[in-house]
Amino acid sequence: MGSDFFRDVWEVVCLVPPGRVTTYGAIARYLGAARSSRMVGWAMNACHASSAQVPAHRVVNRVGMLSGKVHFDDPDRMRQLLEAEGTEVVNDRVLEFSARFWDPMVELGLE
DNA sequence: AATGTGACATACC
DNA sequence: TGGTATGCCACAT
Repeated sequence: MGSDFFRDVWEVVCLVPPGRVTTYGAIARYLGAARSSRMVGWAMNACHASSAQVPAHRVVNRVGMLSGKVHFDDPDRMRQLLEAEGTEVVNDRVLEFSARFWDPMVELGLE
């Protein structure tokens, strides 16, 4: 663990503001690894073992579905965390996802 | 070094 | 965003 790639992923995820969500693909592109979106998900899986607090619940797939909820301690945890931030979730999907989408490429400035 | 893996993305039906 | 199939690539073993 402790790979730069994973750390970069966690760093970006930590920058996602409450009430907003981003996608695996967006993070991957931001890190210059557009085709490594799966690794972003894997980094989330690894964040459990990490000492860093990563708001993995703000990371969803491209349609706004909470595809990774089952990897939380409690499957319902992800939805609860999102709703606590004002992100409405119905049927494991973020409402008005496109409006809540937080693109690091845009928000952090293209790099 | 080779193989298996996966919390995705895309193309297609 | 219904379902299936394929590509993708960093990481663990």
